[in-house]
Amino acid sequence: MTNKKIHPLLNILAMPVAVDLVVLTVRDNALSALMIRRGIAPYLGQWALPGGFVREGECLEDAAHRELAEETGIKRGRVGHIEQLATFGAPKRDPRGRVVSVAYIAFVPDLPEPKAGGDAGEARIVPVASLFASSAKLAFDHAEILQAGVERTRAKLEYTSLAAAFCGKRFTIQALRQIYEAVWGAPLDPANFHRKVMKTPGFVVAANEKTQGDSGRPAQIYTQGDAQILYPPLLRASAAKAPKKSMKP
Amino acid sequence: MTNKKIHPLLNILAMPVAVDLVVLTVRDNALSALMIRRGIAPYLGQWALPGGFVREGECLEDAAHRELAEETGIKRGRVGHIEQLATFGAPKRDPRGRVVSVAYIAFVPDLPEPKAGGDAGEARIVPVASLFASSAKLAFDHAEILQAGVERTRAKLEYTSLAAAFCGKRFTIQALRQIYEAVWGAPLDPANFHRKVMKTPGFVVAANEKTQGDSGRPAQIYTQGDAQILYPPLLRASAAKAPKKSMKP
DNA sequence: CTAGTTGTTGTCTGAGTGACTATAATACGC
DNA sequence: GCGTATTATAGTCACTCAGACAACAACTAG
Repeated sequence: MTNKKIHPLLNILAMPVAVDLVVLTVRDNALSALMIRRGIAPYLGQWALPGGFVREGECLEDAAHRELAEETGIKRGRVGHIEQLATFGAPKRDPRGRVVSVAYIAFVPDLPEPKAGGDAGEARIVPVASLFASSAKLAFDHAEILQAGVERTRAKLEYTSLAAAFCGKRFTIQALRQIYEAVWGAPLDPANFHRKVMKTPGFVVAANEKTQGDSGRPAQIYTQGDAQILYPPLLRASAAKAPKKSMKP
Repeated sequence: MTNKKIHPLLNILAMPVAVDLVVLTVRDNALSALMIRRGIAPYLGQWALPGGFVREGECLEDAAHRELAEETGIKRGRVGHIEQLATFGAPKRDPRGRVVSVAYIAFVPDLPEPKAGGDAGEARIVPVASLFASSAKLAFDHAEILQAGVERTRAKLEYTSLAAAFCGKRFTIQALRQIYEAVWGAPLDPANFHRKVMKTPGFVVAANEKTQGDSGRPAQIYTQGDAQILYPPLLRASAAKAPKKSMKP
């Protein structure tokens, strides 16, 4: 039994702490999340975020990496970026008892179908649009967590170089643009996007290579630069403005 | 004894969950944090963030409000804004045993000297600059938490209407500008700031009142608008650019 | 009444953005 | 090979916005 007694002030409430993961990727030009079908009660058979309980002597981020590997087979090296999202601690969020869950967001380049493992009955990559739209209820408060993760991601693309974490090591400007388009759900002008990325210092670095074999002119291949924060930021046009004048003489 | 048994899978580690608060205000044009001197071990006598343990049936944000009131006398109504910052869960962060702490940031309009209460030996408002600069070591990992809180605040001023949470209900543009100047630690041009705030929709709403009694022209008084996100954002000039031409014929 | 102080509006210039056009460099069908 | 489709990248133009600064407005202090 690992059920350790918590030694300080004896009337302090102790509770299990979990980590849950919003694992996002862009697949077929759609922002998608890695979901697992629960193999144990509660919510058996429903879709849920991968996650599990924090162990003794393990820090939160390590727990996140461990659960990701256990439940979906994604190793630490494949993760483009991981960061803490928020902590959810409503008293009744878990029917088994009081559990506080620390949610993380992870971004991974597109990957083959994940293999289930651990407590996961099945692992699948699902477009987030269908998760929001459909009536498919997620387990626990995972719909809320997922929503928060997606919104954070959309916002962070504007002022950080996070989008590169969705691409592999080497990528083209087009690939980067498709990340933005998928996450924001709106098309961007290729020419303007190219110019903007180029004049944001430290965003991307040209590699000594070009694409070949695709149709069209070969594209320069880039790697991620050292900038974490983009200045100036890549703002989404918030309000769709009416086109000025589309008539020509 | 409230030491409840956690009922699910018996070998899950349970631990106390704490909330810690980064309470920020602008006083004498300096961004300042509310600190307490610890009245109990560990770290007895050292400066720490206000905080305490989450109780049964209490959600995290409620715990934050309760601790703030208990330790410093700041009631819910006086808090301009509160939000979750991040969760800190390194295994050794508390010498008493494994404790996970959920940190919150709160913004309050300038207030009279707080009165200590609860476990707090003394409560004081301290400029964050002196907390960072000085050798005064804070208890636990609170220096790291404070740092994260201040950085989050600086960033959020750019693209949210948060600055208004530092002001009272009614405020002038100058007061708002002084918040920005204090948090960012850089002077802003009053004229340009005024114009920018005015043309950001929903940031402020003119009240039917002006200042009087101060020296200089009376200022229009405003209240906070309904915008949460500022578009376009109020960016800080990241790189100080050399002045173009300061010579005159 | 005058000087000083602060709030608010206006003007100018350079930089950035969106819409669009033009050119470059490849694959593919013939 | 040769044109054509396709994609990458460069350039143009009009507009907006931010920063520097000047100008004017409306009060207080003396």
